[in-house]
Amino acid sequence: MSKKAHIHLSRRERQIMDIVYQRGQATAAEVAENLPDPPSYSAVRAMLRLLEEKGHLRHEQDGPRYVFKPTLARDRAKKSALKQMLQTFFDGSIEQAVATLLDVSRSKISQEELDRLSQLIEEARKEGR
Amino acid sequence: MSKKAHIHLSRRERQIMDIVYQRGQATAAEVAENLPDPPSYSAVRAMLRLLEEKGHLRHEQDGPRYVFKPTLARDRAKKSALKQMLQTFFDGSIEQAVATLLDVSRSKISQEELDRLSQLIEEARKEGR
DNA sequence: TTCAGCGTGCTAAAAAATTAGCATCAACTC
DNA sequence: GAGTTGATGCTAATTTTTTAGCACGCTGAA
Repeated sequence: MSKKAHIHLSRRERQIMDIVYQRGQATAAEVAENLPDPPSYSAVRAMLRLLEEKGHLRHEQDGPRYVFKPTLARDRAKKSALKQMLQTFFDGSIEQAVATLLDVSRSKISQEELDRLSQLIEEARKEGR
Repeated sequence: MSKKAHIHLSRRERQIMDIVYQRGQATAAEVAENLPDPPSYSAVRAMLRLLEEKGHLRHEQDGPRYVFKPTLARDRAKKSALKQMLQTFFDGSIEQAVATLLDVSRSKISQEELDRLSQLIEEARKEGR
């Protein structure tokens, strides 16, 4: 039931969730600032309220204002998102995914980072047998 | 301009695009079959027409019926999707992304696949310097 | 030929998302 | 204490999505 919960987001809802996930948490004003093609402030608040109703966000009082956080932990959300993407674009192949990942950020990746990647794979290998 | 084009999809639209991307191409009937909680056949066709109008899909005649294909090549679409995800969930860190990828499919991954992954990284390393 | 099956185009209606616009309240400044 | 600022709650209107329904054309079988 909670499985597909986050799939049914609308355009704006997703944009907002992205922002909240990216920052970990956000106030209405922060969301509004980061929203592409931003609507009115109250529009943003209305959507935050909706997202909360739907169970995607919860809020905490921080002094005068609300701070919104995702209900589903970032960790689980990203796993679920990755799985989805793996199916849609990579035929479930981790290899293809990693290849594209490397390709996309080819220039920005350092030797150290590559080292750590090798290590990750090495660990997976050990676990596997 | 075309950059964010595919971000503005609605729920159903995204579901449909996912199906089309996953299969490479699809007829209205195929889309309908694979759509979760499927609506009427004509609803599906209407949305396909819309997606085409918006420029996300194009169609070719295949005998009596239409076959729909993505406008934006799968390759570019997946890169763009990965980038987006990298930003939202992994703070732009390839390392984190790969770690999660390995985690998600831990059980399903073979030693051979790990070998090929190592190789990919090895190649990136060579290119890098 | 005639009819059923399967595809299309088009249109209209229902439902959901998106937005704007008050009204209100608390805190802070003068 | 009166006015300004920045936050909230609520409601209503607009726009977009999502859906269903009908009419038409082509093809193959009886």
